[in-house]
Amino acid sequence: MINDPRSLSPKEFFEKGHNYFLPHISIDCVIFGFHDNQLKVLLLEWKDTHRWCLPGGFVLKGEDINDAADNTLRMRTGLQKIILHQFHTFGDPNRDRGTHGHNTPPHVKGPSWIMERFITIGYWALVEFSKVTPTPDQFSASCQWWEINSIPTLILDHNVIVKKALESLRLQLNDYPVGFNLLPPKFTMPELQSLYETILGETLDRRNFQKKMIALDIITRLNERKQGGAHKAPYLYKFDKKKYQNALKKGISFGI
Amino acid sequence: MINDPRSLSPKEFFEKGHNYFLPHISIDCVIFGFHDNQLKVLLLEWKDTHRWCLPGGFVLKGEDINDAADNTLRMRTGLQKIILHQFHTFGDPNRDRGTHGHNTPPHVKGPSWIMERFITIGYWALVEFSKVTPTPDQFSASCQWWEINSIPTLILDHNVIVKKALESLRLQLNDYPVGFNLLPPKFTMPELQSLYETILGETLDRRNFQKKMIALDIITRLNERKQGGAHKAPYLYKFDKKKYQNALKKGISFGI
DNA sequence: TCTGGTTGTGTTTATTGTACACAATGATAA
DNA sequence: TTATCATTGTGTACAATAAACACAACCAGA
Repeated sequence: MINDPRSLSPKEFFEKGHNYFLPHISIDCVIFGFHDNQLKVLLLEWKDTHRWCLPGGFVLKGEDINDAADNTLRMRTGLQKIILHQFHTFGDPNRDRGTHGHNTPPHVKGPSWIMERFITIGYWALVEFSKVTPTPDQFSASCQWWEINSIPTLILDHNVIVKKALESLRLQLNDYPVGFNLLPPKFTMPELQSLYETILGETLDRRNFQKKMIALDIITRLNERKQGGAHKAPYLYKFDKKKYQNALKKGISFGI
Repeated sequence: MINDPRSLSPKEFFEKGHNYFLPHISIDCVIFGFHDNQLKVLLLEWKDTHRWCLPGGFVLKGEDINDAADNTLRMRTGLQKIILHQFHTFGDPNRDRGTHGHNTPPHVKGPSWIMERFITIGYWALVEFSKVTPTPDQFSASCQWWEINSIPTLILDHNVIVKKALESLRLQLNDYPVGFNLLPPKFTMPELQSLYETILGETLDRRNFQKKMIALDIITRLNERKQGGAHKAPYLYKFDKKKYQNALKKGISFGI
């Protein structure tokens, strides 16, 4: 019996990881946050090469792939019980040498299971920005939020994975009130609208947006206004889980 | 150099398949057809146990997973250049012993790579029923169409995979005119409506449906009626790819 | 030629989406 | 203290879309 294989030293991981993890299969997570009216993605910076990548991981031999994704999210953000959405599996045998040249992971000396071809299962998650503690893994120098439109060239096909995750998120936005996961418990209508506009990449009419959101009957206005802004203080709202459950039964559309 | 690993004898496949295929990874295809106003799925019947399963396959070590799925479709139906849609990856470590007990593949004597845990990547395809030549693989006694509501208990978690494929298909139906792939080049409006009703699992108003389909401006009515029916002969229509391309640029909604 | 089941077609109403303007607020600057 | 500015809060008229609905024509077979 050994300890958690996810605590192996880099050397042990490269030399013996194949004893604990499924070969050829990895997990990548696109973790979305919302801050300063911008949609952000959590990225890791590799040691040595200082190239950026998505937080990811591997699947233990007896582990559910969803649990492996949960683990990645928890280790990088400190968050638990966040809904992860599996959106696509990437299986091009040349995804390790796309438009950006061949990618050799840092710290690898000699042959390793990690140098084999990998098929990666992509997940996205929506998290509350302020609750996240970005935490690098042992191969990374840093873990940081990047504004979605300013993401640098990433390793492998990770830029493609981010793009596909955003497309999937946009589609989901019409079927589920996913956006609410990105906001703090109390939020203003302009914040909510800004979130939708950022995800969809288009501007929306203020009054019609408000009407639509109120009509969904899944948020409640509080007798409280957001103080501290430079202008008229907007009302605060909260997402109402009970109302949401009721609305789901009736079959509502969240399309904007 | 060897010949096509997909032509290995069963014995060689079980004993040496791991030399050619990625371990722990499989492909399953839910192949939809439409006939006699019914939505059908192509299934294989295992030799020996006579249990039914989805057509599937494995991924060659240097092969794109999409190509592996294409290969499965081609081998079972004889069809090429059909769009396959990857919809979900199933990674429960216990998917080989779900509600239906543990599943041992037929013909396996002694240990084999095939007895390990598998993560399977699910694809669906829409094919023209009349063009398909159902072709069993070497492990199967038969290959047949099953009406979607009469599918028997399948091996592993294959019933779950079919269910999820249908859900995915229903969602896609609102975004793309997928239904047309299921029909022959010339079809009648009642046939098209019946197809939509079958996929969606609900009845639709005849006049409103026709209006909607005509308004999409992607089908053309021919100066020809379908003969041979017992009643008033309905007009024939054809799907117009040029019009479809134009409509796509304008951004149309196919929702019913 | 009569009958039964089916196809072809248009209008009315209800619902939903879109466009749009002005008064109130609160901080800041004059 | 007052004026200014950017922002919030709110309702109505119009357009587009979706939903409900009925009758005449047709064809095969009795």
